[in-house]
Amino acid sequence: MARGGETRRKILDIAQAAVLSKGFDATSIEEIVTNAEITKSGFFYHFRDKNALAHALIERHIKVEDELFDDLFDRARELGDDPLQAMLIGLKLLAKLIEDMPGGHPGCIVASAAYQDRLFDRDVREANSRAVLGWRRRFRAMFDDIANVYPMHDSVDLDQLADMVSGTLEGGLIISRALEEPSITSQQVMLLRSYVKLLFSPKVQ
Amino acid sequence: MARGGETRRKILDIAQAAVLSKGFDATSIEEIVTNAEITKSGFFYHFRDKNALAHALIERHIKVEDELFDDLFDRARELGDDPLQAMLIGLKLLAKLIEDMPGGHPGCIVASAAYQDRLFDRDVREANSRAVLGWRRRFRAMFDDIANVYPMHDSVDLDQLADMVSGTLEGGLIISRALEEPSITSQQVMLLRSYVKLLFSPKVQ
DNA sequence: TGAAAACCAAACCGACGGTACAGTACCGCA
DNA sequence: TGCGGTACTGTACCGTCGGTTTGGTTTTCA
Repeated sequence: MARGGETRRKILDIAQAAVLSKGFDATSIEEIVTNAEITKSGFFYHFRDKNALAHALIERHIKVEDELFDDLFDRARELGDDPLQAMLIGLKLLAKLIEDMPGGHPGCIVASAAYQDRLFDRDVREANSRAVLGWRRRFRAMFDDIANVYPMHDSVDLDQLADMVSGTLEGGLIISRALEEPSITSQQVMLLRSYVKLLFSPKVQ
Repeated sequence: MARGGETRRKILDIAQAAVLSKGFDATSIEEIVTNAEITKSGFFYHFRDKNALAHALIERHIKVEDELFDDLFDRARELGDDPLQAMLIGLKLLAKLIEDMPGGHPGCIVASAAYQDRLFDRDVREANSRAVLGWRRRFRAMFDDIANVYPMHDSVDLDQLADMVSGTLEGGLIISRALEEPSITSQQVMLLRSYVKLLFSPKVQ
């Protein structure tokens, strides 16, 4: 029928939306196949079992988000000719991106998995962990560049600071979901930006 | 048999631990009653259905955490004779408290619910929202006191700043769970403390 | 044309939430 | 002393649903 993993992608799209709104366990295969207009057998042709789906979901999420961050901070680096400016512009772009999402940011699969991880096998948890470490490496490198140019006004560990970017996003998403106020996540990103500014900016204004 | 809601508390204790480690949906009633050494009938005597359990879980979580925060920031206010000092001390005490928890902080039911909320009825979601708003009010009041004494070095909304406290906690817990590194949450709280310091402190050191 | 890829149909089975109901042990109170 | 409410136990049962399997069918492409 369909060529080139088209059905597979459809399954992942539908599954992702469902998982983010209800949790992994509450998302049934039956529901996914109905929405994808295939049969249960079709699903199990593409995924060995439900764990394989979770794995694919996280793996794809990492890839998409990585590309998004690549693009976003590349643009930021072009706009600002200085590592600190680039970071500040990048965070602003990120906040704007989140803010402009219709219906708010859909949420993060990694967070979703973090609170349901006993459901998953080691592969899935390991993929989840890899995602977070990837973000740490990314932002750590950027903060290293900044710290090479600007002295810090408070002595903080740069790995921890890098984790704060992911943490602020994840935390913002939770508060945002709990209150059903989509704008909160981007506001929190802007607060993080304010911290980075105060931490590295040479002159306090 | 047991008087004074002893069994009820036992059910809640066991359910809480299970929900935090596996998610609500993956926690079966059968499992709870086995660990609590009661029968299924006993469970349904105390809770109309599983949703009632979720509700009670969140309600209790709010109460316990509120008392904990009350105690912690009361102590902080005694130790520092200034709203800013009190906040900084309070955050340090909080970080220490989290750090000293054996096996790391167990996690937050509110976050757990946030990513599985379609499972729950309106009551549960409303209780969850109330919890987050309660935290906002609490920290907002503290930041108001600070801002009345010290000018801010960056103009930020105090409600958003208050949300950042909860957000940093929740985000830290997620990163911490994903990486299985219990120390991360308290580190993130200390970073938030650093931000508060830079934001309000009269002299940058 | 034939094999591999992509999918359909149907059935299985165990788990889980929830119900119903009869019975029991304890406790305070009148 | 006994009455009634509280706090359960025990058992039996039901409907649903979800993951998984087996076996067969169509489609695609080399």
